[in-house]
Amino acid sequence: MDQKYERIYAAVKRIPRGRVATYGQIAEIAGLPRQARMVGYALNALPESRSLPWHRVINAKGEVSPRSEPGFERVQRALLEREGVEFDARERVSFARFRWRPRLLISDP
DNA sequence: TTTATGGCTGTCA
DNA sequence: ATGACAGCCATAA
Repeated sequence: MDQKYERIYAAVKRIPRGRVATYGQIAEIAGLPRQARMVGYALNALPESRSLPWHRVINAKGEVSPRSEPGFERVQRALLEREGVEFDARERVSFARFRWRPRLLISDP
């Protein structure tokens, strides 16, 4: 299972600056289709020392997912805006412009 | 062991 | 557009 987390982290690490990906997308790239939730757990359990671009992962609606920690949504948004990702009036990111589209999908062990 | 709960998603009303 | 529901599955209780 550390194996799974590693795959997820690896996938997240591939997201380019100024781009975003959805949980489902990351799950798929990590070779874990339909396990979007796992991505959430993996990121949640992520130690800060790993410094991954976790903020580039958002939900399918294009908004930053609300966490248990209040106000965190704001922080994540700030991090993205700092990279040039724009939010509309409804706190949503335009996938048409900022969604990451990887060429190759899964790299298998 | 069984239940409940999550930084979710796709489908259908 | 919004809301309910069923899958997915690691953790916590």
